[in-house]
Amino acid sequence: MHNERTEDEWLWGWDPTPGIVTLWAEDDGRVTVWRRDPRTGELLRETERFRPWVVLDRLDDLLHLGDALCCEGEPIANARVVYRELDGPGALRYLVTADNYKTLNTAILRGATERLGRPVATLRELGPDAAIALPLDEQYLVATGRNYFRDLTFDQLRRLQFDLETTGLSPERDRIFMVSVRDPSGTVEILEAQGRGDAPEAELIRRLVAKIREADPDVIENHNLHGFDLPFLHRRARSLGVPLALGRIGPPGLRRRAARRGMVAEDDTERRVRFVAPGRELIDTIDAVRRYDYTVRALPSYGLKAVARYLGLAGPERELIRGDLIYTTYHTDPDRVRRYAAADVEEVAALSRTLGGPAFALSRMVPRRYERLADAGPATGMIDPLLVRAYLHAGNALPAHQASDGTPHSGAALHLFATGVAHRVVKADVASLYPSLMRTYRIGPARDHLGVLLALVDRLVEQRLTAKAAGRAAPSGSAERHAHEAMSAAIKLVVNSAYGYLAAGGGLTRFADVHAANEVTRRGRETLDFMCRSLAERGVTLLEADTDGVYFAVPPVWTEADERRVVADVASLLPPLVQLEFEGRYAAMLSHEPKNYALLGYDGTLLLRGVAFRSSRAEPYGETFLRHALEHLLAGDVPGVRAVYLDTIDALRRRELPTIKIASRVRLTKTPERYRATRENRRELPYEAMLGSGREHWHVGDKVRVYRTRTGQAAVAPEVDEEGATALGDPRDYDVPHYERLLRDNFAVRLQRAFTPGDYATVFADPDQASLFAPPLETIRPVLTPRGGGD
DNA sequence: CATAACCGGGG
DNA sequence: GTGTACGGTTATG
Repeated sequence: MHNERTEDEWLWGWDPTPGIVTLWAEDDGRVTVWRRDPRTGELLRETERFRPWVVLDRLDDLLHLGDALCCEGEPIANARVVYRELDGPGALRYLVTADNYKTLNTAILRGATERLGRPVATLRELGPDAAIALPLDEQYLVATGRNYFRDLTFDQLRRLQFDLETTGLSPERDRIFMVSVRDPSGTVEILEAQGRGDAPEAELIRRLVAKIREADPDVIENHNLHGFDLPFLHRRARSLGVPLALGRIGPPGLRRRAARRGMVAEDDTERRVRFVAPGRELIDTIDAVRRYDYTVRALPSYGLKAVARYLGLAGPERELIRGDLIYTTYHTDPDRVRRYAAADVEEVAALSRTLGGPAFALSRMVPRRYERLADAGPATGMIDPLLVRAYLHAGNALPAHQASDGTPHSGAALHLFATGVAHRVVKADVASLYPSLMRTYRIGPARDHLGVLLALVDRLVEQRLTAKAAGRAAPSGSAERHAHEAMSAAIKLVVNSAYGYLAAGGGLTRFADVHAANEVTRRGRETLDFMCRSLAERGVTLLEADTDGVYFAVPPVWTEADERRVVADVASLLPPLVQLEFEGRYAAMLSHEPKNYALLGYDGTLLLRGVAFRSSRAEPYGETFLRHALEHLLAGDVPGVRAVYLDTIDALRRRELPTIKIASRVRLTKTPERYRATRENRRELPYEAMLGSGREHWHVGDKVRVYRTRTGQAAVAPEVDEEGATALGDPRDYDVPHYERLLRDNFAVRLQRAFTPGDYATVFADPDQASLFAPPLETIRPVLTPRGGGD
């Protein structure tokens, strides 16, 4: 039906123009393209022309144009709008073009207004099944088959990072007093307001703008750029009357685009927007962090400092200042704030280079701007544009969205086979299960009669294997390896969302097909069940199976080679494209509930999964207890578990634990006024703690640590600095019996499944009431309890 | 007490 | 002239 070259063009586009780093398209079809020469790095600015286009489900709305409308191939001299009827059964079958998008838009809206007998002001009002109207830059990329970054490496981009230091979080109340800027060569400069008030702040913004224009970057980056720095800067510049000329063309001032993850637009509360600077790409590293954690699920927080530390990007001397203390610190120790601000932009640059690869790689495939691909979701953000381009390139009509026929969507399988403690645990899982099933059983959307989605998935998986192999062959740490790994990660993202694209409910995606999606999950459940049966037949003890992976325990005499062999045996029984892999092995596991377990690695590392074992609100002393108790439990040391429990109670009773360790972290969501209004009806611990500690003022969103005092009142725990010292001394007046109960009822219970009821009572018996008849701790063995059926 | 709505971050 | 999911928390009936 289609050949290899066609499929290549579906995936990569067809115009080889190298080095596009950004572009800006106007209504009249003029496009400014900025390219970097892949050899010299030199920046070229070119002006191109294209015909803006729309795909419609009918020509009716354009018939009023008379002679000014004509069919492609039979040109009429003064035709302003040209149409072409596309092949195939799709409902969206008229590709209409004009010299100017405004001409096209106005003509369609006029016709639609007449036809419907009501004013139609935007194409969007016609609904997604009457018109496909993309942003102009995407129209250009789809029409030309061009893509960003061909033949360019990530390091050839000119990237600049800037970070604002402000007196607070509110652009209405607060000001910018410092900006750190890292230019594309890596030099960091700290700009500061020379004094207080409007004039110095305005001058600071002017210097920032001048600095950016002089450095002339292709890309501007920061962490939470779109959520904080740009909106703050925009607001301050506007109220100070400073022109914000950050773009490369057009009048000063930032433009806006709609974006799901954007900020709330000023004029209305519904839509969300992000800023755009023509001629530059505005990249927020928080998007890359989210995308990374979406698969990895290991980040403690999405904050810059936490992520930089986690990824090993933070220097050993990294200056840290609590957010609310930055401005006050600036008065007493300005150099410290300068070091802090400099470290921020350095970390952003490193973070972007580490996690920004996938968006860069995607830009070479998907016909959208780099900055849009950085925050786009994979289904509607990447797969849909690829499908639209492929259909139009093939001259084929696109289907309308299909309303649900009421078929419910069925999900994955989840089995819990046993709870309690198991030893010698192995995890085996299928790499990219759903895409593999789609490929094996040729499951694609019914209305995709060109077979584009499956062809894309096939090509992407092949590309990924190539990229992975090339990455392994390249020297560790090299730019080449980095590029291949980024490509592999980007492809994984798209491939894994192919199923999500099928399953998207509510008519979100053009080719969504719940029947096909259900066939994928049915095959998935079948595959998982088959894997479990086959493993059990080979003598392992099944523990938990979820969607595409199985945890199981092996007999004591087995070696790692035996473990790998049993996985390979079962893998050989599966279809060739469905690849079961040996994912890891662990010394022990506590299986608590579905998706809730603790794993002890052979190297001693403890891995906790699920809400039962990690919660941001949990009191630190309880978390610490749980970790230590689990380490002893999984190492087979039951007396050690008891000792940790007794030590914790002892530390509580002796008040050796700092107050901060027993306090729980809460976020204040009501203003002082709002809380006082409802206080008589319902008392809430966090606010009572604030008032009780004499803190009458706070902002919504403030986070504090609160605890219960020995008199039963609520109090705010004193904040500690980085060294753990409190400024005013630590009262340690917490309610010991209360926190003993909490330890037993909230934390110790998470080890309940590890013991028989009698043994559990012994291990966590009250130290004051130890029974003479209890069995000695040394004889207690953790248990593993099978769960019949497994659901 | 259940379900819906909201948040994640930035100074 | 858009559109992740997910897991956790808080508001609301």
